[in-house]
Amino acid sequence: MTLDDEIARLAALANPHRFRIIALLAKESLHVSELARRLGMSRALLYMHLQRLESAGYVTGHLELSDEGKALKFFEVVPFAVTTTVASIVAAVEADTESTH
Amino acid sequence: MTLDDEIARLAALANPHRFRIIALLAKESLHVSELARRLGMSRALLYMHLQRLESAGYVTGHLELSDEGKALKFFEVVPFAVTTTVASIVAAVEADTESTH
DNA sequence: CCTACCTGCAAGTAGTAACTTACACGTGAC
DNA sequence: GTCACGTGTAAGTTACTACTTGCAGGTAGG
Repeated sequence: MTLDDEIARLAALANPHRFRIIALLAKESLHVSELARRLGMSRALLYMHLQRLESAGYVTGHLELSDEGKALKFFEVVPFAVTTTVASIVAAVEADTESTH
Repeated sequence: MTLDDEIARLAALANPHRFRIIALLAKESLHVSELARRLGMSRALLYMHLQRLESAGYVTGHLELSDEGKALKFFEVVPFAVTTTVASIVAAVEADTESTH
C-alpha cells in the first residue's frame, strides 16, 4: 500500500453521502436508480460517489438483466476494515521517501 | 462518536502533508518553525494543517519557553488508531438518522 | 538602532471536489 | 408514437480546501 493509495482510501470514505451509500448497500444490493431514490439524490451525483467508492475498492458494480429485459446496474459492498495508526503512517511516509529517494 | 465527527477524523487524515507532519512528530516533538523547515513548507500553511490535526485530536500543541526566552510552540502526536469498517459505518449512519429522526 | 529568531492571523488566490442541468441512447407497455 | 422506466456522460456552476503573501507583535543580541 503506497502513501497515495492510503490517502485515497481515506479520502474516499470521508464523505457523508458515501457513508450513507455504504450503509444502504451493506443491507442489500441495489441498482443505481433505486439507490438514488432511497437517498434522495440525483443519479448523476450518485454516479460520481459510486465511482469514487468503486475505484477505492469499497464497492463493486455489475450489470444485471431484469425480468422485463431492462439492464440494471447493481452495486454491493466489498467487506473492508481500514485501520490507520501512527505506526502505519510512519511506515507509509518512509516507504514513500525511500522510493522517491 | 457522531457521523460528522467520524468523517471529520477521516478527512483530517486524508492529506499527504498531514501524513508527513504526523510521521515527523511521531519521532520527536518539534516546534512550528522547525517543523516548517524540515517539511519545506510555509509556516502559514503548516499552521492550517496543524489546526486541522489538532481539532481532530491527532496532535496537541503547547507553548514552551526556551533558554533564550523565546516562546516556542511545540507539537506532539496523540497516539491513535482509527478503524473504519462496514459495520462501524452502518452504526454511525443509523445513530445519525435516529438523532435527527 | 537593526537583525535574527519566534508566534499568530487575515485577506486574497488557486485548485479541486461536489453538485446541477441537460443530453444521448435503449427497452417494454399502451 | 409516446410514456415510463433504466444507464451513461459532458459541460458548467458552486462551494470548499489548500496555499501564498503580507503584516502585527514579542524577545535576544550585535
